[in-house]
Amino acid sequence: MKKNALEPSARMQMADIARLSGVSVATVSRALNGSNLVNAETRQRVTDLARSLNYSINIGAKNLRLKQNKTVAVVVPYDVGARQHLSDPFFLSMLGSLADTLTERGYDMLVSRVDADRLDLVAALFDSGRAAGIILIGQWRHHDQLNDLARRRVPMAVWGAKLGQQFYCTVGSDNIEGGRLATRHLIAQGRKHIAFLGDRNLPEVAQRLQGYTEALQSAQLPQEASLVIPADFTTGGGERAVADLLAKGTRFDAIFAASDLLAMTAINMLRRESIHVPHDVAVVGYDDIELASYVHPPLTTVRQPIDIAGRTLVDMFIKIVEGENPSSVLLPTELVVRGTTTPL
Amino acid sequence: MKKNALEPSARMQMADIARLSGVSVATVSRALNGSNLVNAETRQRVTDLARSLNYSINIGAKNLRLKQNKTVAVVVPYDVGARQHLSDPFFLSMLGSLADTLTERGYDMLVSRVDADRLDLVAALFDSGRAAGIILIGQWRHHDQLNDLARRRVPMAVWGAKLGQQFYCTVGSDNIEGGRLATRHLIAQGRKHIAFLGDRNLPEVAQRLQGYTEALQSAQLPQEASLVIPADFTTGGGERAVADLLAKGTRFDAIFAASDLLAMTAINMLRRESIHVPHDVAVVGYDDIELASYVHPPLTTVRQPIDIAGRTLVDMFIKIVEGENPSSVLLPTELVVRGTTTPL
DNA sequence: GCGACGCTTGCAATCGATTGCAAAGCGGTG
DNA sequence: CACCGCTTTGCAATCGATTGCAAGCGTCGC
Repeated sequence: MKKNALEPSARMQMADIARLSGVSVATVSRALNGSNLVNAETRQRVTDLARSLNYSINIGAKNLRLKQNKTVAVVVPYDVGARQHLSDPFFLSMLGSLADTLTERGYDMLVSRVDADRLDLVAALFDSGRAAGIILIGQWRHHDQLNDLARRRVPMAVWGAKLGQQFYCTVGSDNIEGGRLATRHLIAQGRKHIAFLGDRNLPEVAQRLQGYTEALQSAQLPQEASLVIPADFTTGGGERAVADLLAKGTRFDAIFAASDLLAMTAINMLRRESIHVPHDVAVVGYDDIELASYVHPPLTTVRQPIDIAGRTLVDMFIKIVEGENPSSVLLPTELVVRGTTTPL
Repeated sequence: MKKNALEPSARMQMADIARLSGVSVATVSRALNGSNLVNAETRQRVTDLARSLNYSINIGAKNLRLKQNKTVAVVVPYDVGARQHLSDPFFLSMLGSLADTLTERGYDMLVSRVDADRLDLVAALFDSGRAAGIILIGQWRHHDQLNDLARRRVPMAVWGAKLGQQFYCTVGSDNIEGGRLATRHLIAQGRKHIAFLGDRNLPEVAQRLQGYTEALQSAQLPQEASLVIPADFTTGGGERAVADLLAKGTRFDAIFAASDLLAMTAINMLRRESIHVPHDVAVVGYDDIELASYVHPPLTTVRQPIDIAGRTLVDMFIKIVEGENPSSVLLPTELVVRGTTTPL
């Protein structure tokens, strides 16, 4: 059991710079941090040497000493026991947007996937000092767990729906209004039997459904229970939902899907059944992912401004870490009319 | 300048657990690490206490002491001065795949965006001890900088093309073969004027172009220079490229695009010009992103197995960190024929 | 000539963990 | 009763940085 010899890992450290420039580590530290407690000439010499040796100060040690941390854990929960891969373009774009903004603000981004049923685990990211706090993408059905985290004073910003009795801060689009917009649009085009596809256990989807219901009511249209179809966000969710719908035999002339991915897969299934979109069935999605405008027909959808969302989440998070107490943000929502809806 | 009072940050630490359970920190440390140098009953008491207090050991301090690190920096370079957002679905899916695999392997994933022209900066992620090494998505046109990094012994696995004189390890699809497959398929369908869309400055694209050229040659077809159109991976790249192509007036009856995103946006432009796909112009993409099969017509494309790619990159990376010297991996490539190609 | 003062610098404690080594406690033995 | 061996525990050094405090040195005024 000889000592593992392969640790050449000649990582420079402050002591090396100190020795090579003939000063103490204290001076090197001060020089590199631009303190004016060191002679300008010395400072220059030290920084030059450090740069030329590709020296980069050890963040771990620095953080330990300063008890600070410029890392944010971005958590994307995955649902159900069967591991679901991270694939919804909307979440991925959100990740991209967060990455860009965090980088701009000087934070590192730690991406972590956590079982949605063990959200308490995300607290460990904070408790262990790995991250200064957490940005969570999607509250799923775990409102209570999130409240627990908030009560444990874990700095946290969440993408999702604004709910009652909420001790954590959210950023989200105005889902109710979004649902109303989409449904009103379909009604205005003369559609009378509008199906809703989505998992109403998720707060955001529930709110979209509420908007849908309200729009039907104000148009004095009946809400048919058989037209509300459960559909999850996983691949193939849209196909299954449309198959269910067709199997039921209920008449429908429009679909409002709770996400673009759902809408696209639904359209795919409709096409396979030779049902024409938008003529026979109009479709509205939700999210406005980048590809929505590239598919054919281009997808009519409710836009969630992902770039603004990322920026808002990060700014909110930073405020929270700095001890402020921002309130939840509802982003404006907007209907983007493209090719999958047309007057009847 | 009073001391900032708002640091309630009552983060538990080992000393607290020690005090509360009446032992020394040394014993707590051993207990939590399951050492059998502590009495089983003591160990149980300590672990129970720690758990009940939500104590989570400080990773920073542990890493410092043990000089270890279970964090991998995943770097997605962004190109050009004008900040380009992280949006290509292929890169994002790769990120998702890496996240899943790294989590499985017990690593944390730090996502970092870096100016593609300052790739030397990624070394800082390693030098500063922030990460045990680097997984880079896309080598862009910076083969030499990557070689420099490798020579500086920065543990690194790269998604990209396998090139000559390469001191770093890559995982990538067989781009030349992919290019051949796509082009041969188009030729087999009777297409004679096949345009190529892509940025040949990128090694991967250059190899796909090489495959394209080879396929044309073996079919004894001329390669027309005016059919090779530069197109970047940014949004709108496909539109611009097709516009260029049409402006030139060169006849073409097929397009081989270096990415699915490029193919989709190209198709979009063709449609706007009332050019029918696949009848007038057949299109083949590259990547096989998830949405490729949901668009209409579903996209014929060359599949890069993203899930395997992520797994392979991570496994390669781990080997490198552990001192092994794996060789680059070429993943098999496969043509997926769907609706955008049809015999002439 | 001596103390004061300013400018630089270094010593040493500290952050929160790990671990080699010494020592305490205890039962058994000669 | 002294000694031994085994189990269990604690002391203290260590990882790589930061920073309060004090000391060294040169200059200046009285």
